[in-house]
Formats: sequence, C-alpha cells, structure tokens
Amino acid sequence: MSGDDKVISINKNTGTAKRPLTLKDVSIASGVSEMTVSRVLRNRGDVSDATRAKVLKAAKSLGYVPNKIAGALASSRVNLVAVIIPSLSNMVFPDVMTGISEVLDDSPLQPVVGVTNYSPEREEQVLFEMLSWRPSGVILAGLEHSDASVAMLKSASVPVVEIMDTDGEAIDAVVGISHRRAGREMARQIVKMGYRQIGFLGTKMSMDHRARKRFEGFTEALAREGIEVVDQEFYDGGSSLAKGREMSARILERSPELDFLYYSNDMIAAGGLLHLQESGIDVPGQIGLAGFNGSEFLEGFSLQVATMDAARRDIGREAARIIAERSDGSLQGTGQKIELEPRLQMGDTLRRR
Amino acid sequence: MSGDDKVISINKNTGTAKRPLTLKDVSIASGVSEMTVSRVLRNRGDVSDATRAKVLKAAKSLGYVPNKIAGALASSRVNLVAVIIPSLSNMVFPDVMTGISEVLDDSPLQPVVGVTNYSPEREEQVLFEMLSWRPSGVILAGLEHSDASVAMLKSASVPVVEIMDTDGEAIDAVVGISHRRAGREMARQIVKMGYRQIGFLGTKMSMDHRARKRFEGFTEALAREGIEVVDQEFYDGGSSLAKGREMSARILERSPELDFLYYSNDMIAAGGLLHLQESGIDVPGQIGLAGFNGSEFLEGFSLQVATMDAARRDIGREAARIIAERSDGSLQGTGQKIELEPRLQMGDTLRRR
DNA sequence: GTGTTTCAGGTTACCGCTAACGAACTTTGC
DNA sequence: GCAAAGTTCGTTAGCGGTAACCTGAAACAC
Repeated sequence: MSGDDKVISINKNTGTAKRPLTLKDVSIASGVSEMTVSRVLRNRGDVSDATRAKVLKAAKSLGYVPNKIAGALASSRVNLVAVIIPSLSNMVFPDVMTGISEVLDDSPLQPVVGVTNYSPEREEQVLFEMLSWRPSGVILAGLEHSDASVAMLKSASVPVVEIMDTDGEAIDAVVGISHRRAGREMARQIVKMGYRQIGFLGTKMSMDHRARKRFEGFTEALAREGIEVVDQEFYDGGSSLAKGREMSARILERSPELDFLYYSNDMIAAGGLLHLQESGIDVPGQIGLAGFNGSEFLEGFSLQVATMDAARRDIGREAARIIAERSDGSLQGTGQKIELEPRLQMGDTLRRR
Repeated sequence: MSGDDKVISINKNTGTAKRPLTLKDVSIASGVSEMTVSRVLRNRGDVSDATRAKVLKAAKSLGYVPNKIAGALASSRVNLVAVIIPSLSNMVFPDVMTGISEVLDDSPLQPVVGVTNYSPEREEQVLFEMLSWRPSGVILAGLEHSDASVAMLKSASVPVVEIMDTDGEAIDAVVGISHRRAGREMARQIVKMGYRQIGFLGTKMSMDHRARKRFEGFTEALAREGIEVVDQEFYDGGSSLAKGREMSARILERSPELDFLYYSNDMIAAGGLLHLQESGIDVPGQIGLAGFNGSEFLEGFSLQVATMDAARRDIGREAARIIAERSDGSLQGTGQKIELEPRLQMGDTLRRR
C-alpha cells in the first residue's frame, strides 16, 4: 500500500483548496526542501536570492498560509499576549486596548482579548483557556484574583502584568494608578473648594475593587478634615446617562442639603449634570460635581465635568512595553512596577463661583 | 547517553514549574497512560470512574494546563472564531461582540478579535494572521474587502459570515441590515413629518461603506419626493459629542434655512442636540434631528433623539449561531443570508409639534 | 595543491497531543 | 463450559512545522 494515494487537488490561483496547503506543497512546487521554504518564509538562515524568489513565487501563487499551530508547537514560541479585562462596553478598556495595540504593532506579538464581566469565576475560566494556548505574556486588569488564578499565573512562568491598579500586592509586574490616592486627591480638592455636604454615587462595589479603593481613599481624606459623606447611592448593571439622572434625583430628594456629588465614573456624572441643569440647580454654585476617568465625551457638554484622568492609554502602552521587552530579552528581571499619575481635571463643576 | 537526563523539578501545589507540565507528567503521577489522561481531560471515550477520579486528582494537584497548541495540531480542530472588526471604540462593535459571546459561550468555540481601523490593508494583514491559526470560522464586518482578502477567505474553506451589511455580494453567509433601506426609511419619515430643508452630517465616507450606503438610500428616497439635501458637513477621526456640536454650528451658520439634520451616528447627533438646545433653537419644532444606531445612551438626554436601531446584538448572535451550527454539523450548506429589520425609533426629535 | 572557511541547503528528530486500532479482561448468553 | 460482546486501557503513527546538526560545493589562504 502506498502512502501517497491521498487525493490532492492543487489549485492555481483559483483558491478552491480541498485540502489545506502545507509546507510540502510549496516545497514541491518550488523544487526545494520544506526546510528551505520554512527559512524563506521566516527570513531566517542562509538562502540564496534565486531560491528565495522561487519559493516566494510558489507560495504566493498557491496562496499558502503558514500554519502557526504547527510552527508554535515546533518552536515553542507563541506570539500571543493574553489580555483579560472585565468589560468592553466600558469606555475605559477600549482605550487600554488602543495603547496595547500601539506598542504590540511594532513587535511580533499579537493581543488576544478575553472578557470576564467582573466575575472571578469567569476570570478563572478565561485565564485557563488563554494559558492553554501558552501565550508569551498575560496582561490582566486588577490585583484581585481567585487563588486558583494566582496559582495558574505563577506556575505559567510567563510575564504577567496586572494593570489599572497599584494598591495591593502584585503577582509580577504592575502598571496603573493608585485609586486610593485618586480618591484622596479628589476629596482634598472638593473640600478646598469649600464644599462640605458631600454625597457619593457609584456601583455596588463588591465587584469593582477600584471603585471601592477610590471610595476608601475619598472617605479617608474627608475624615482627616473632619468631614463625612452625607449620603450614598448605588446601582448595578452598566453605567448610563439615564442611571446617573435617576440616582441624582433620588439622592437629592433624600438629602436636599447636599452641595457636592462625587460619582464613580464619568458616564453617570454626566447624567447627573443633565439632571441638575434641567432641575434649575446652579452648577457648580449650588452643587458641585465630579466623576472619574477623564473620558473624552465629557467635552461635549455645556459644562465640563470635573474628573480625574486614569491614564488608560498610557497604562496599555506601558504594560505592552513590559511584555514586549521581556519577551525579546531586552528587559531583564520581573516585578516591574509603574505607577502613573492620575491627573485631576477641574473642569467647570468643581469651583464655587 | 540517556534521553532522560533533563532536570525535571516537579512541584506540588507550590506552582513554581521550571518546565511546563505535559500529559506525561500527569500520566506518571496517576499511573496510567497519556492516552487515558487525555481521554479523562476531554471527557471522551470509556474510562472507569475510579481512574477518572485518580487522573483528575493528579491533574489538579499538579496544576496541569493542557496545551491546546498540540491538541489542535493533532486533532486539526481549532475552537477559535476569528472576529474582524474596524474598531472597538465605536460603541457599535462592543454590542456585536456581546451578541457573539452570548452564543459562543454555549459552544466549545471562542472568539478572537482583530481590529482593522477601517484600513483594507490592515484587514488583509489581520486576516492572514488569523487564518494562520486555522480558526473554525470567520466573522468580519462589511462586504467590501481587498481581492487578496477575498481569495484567502475563499480558499480557507471555513465558514465565513460577513456582518452588518446586506447590500452587496457576499463571500459566504451574511447577517445584517440593509443600510440603503435604513437611509430610505429615515428619509421617508422625515419628509412625512413635514421637514423639507434637510442637511446631512457624517464621516468622510470613503472608508465607511455603510455610512455611504445609508446616505445613498437617503438621497435616493428624498429625490423620489423631489427633495435634495441642502447642505452637508463631514469630519474624520472618531465621533464625539464635541464634534457633533461643532459640525452642527458650522452647517447652520452656512445654511440657516435648514429644518432637519440627519447625522450618520448617534454620538454626533447627541452633540448636535446639545448645541441646538443651548442655541435656543426649538427642537423638533424649528429643527428636527435624527441619528443612527439606536444607542442606549441617547436615553439620558432631555429629548430622545430619533434614531434607527441597527440590531447589533442580534447581528452578533445570528452570525455566531451560523458559525457554531455549521461547525458542529447541525447546519448544512453555505451562503445563508439573514437580513434583519432596522427599527426606526421616532424619539422626540422627529415630529413637528 | 591541500587544508580551512563559508555558504546554501538537506536530514533527522522531535514539539505535545489525539485518531485509530488493538489487546486484555470482564460480563453475558445458552 | 466456551464463544461472543462489552468495557477499559495501551500502542503506534502521525498533525505541520522548526532546531540542531550535517553535507557538499565553492571560495579562500598559504
């Protein structure tokens, strides 16, 4: 029995392959060994210009697409970076992704995104899936992970960069801002501007550790001035302008004495702004406002809401840089820590006139 | 020379592997063959409950993570679906992704996202990269692709679903809405409500084929009523409220006679709304407005801007369903076409009072 | 002319896993 | 009691590439 009796229908240009092409097909078509084809396609090793041209021509005319699965297995190099984030619809992670892509585009690495929906169990699953592809690095949001997740990451022996947050203990490298500090700075500024009756509006914080840390920093700094948060309002589900409106209405009905509203993100802060304006409340004279994230879309409103830029793009860029440089060997060691500065933007809603 | 002289430091629980674990490690630890371990881990074939338990225990205690690269090569099954979209920061693709994930979560498949930034060359690159992982299916936005891209897709012999748009010729399956029709319906409704002096504001449309088709449908339907678009205003770069404001200001300065503004997306439409309201213009009495996408955040404004829902989630769901069912064999054949209904939402800005 | 490099390319042995087959042992039927 | 049919598990041979080594011919030195 011959081993060569498979039906092989090679197709020129027409592009209707029955059986996926392999290196062998290209090697036959160009009359050299598979190894030489491999060398040409990866620009590695010594190949004469003549054969190189021959091989490239054959590969192109066949429409050969290399099989990275096989390549990765053989070379045990996988040029993927796992990026694990809680959500895409968040307005913050697309920015982080942009930063990551900017850097990885100049490297052989490619990001692969996994979304956890703020669920630790889901994070564990996604992480397991991702690690089973043996990526060159992992970037993941936050410092809080299940024990199993931490164990997997530690034993995976790949560069790990935890992003967004620097308040806590990292597995390996970290890039982010201190949310506790962001909360403190905002609190100090609010008090400095003369506001005293302060309300807080945000997500139910059991899931969102960064919002919680901001809140902790916030109340801590207020406490130091002898001030307490007067009232709080929480929501769950996604952020929206409408939610910001409703929450603002509710908290003000309950606590009409409030003179400042601190929101856990810009979307609900903007909703709050719209509500206050329509209720004929003077912003920032009667009530001041602040959000968080430094979202670009705040620029569109009649008043620029005070906020704090979370340096999202930079976080993405730095995280990707660490992975890229560690994976090409230009950066040695582990455990790098990059703490970026949250930049306060006073806008128009954090000053009494 | 023995082949077994590699330094192997097995680590229980502590998770500080020197050498990544393989099936063999688990097989040794549990005293069965690699094949049996493989069967247990994939829930396939006959394994007694006793050995199953033994193997699972060993795998867990070692912290074994299977190597999908090797598995995929051996079984020539790769449970990845390539999803290729123009942008993440768009507010529309996150919704599509949500739909895709909803469906794929109930299947063994996993989405992998690639972003093209509306560039055909980049699309070609990303596609090549993705196909070299031999995915089980490809979902990509739009019907317009480079010749090389089309050739790759055709010869890849995997299910391909082009999404968002149904106006044109598909490579294989399509799921989307007719943007031409969406434009037409909006035009008819605008005229029906009595508006006559109509302006258009949108992206430079050389890149964005769907915006172009909407515009074509729009002008076509207007023409049938003997009406022409009075003035147009274009922008490039990302959409933002601020841009919507500026553009609206400019077009109204140039053409103060306008009584309706049709925007190519909801973000700039909302910006326009804010501008008009602050300029003391009566909306929709003096000037009417409409956007496109059915974005949720429109609900937060004092007036609900008229828009047309693009069924983004459903598009994602249906596309994923086609891939999933074709890949598990429950759906036969190729070239499925699903045209969804764009739903007009009149809101408050498309009625003269 | 002989020995040493250099260059261009081929050979061989895996990478870690799974499909396909087959063997040993147990159960069932009569 | 023995053959037929399960059940459970092991063996073998790749999947499509690449690392590492090897070979033959040409180029160079002296």
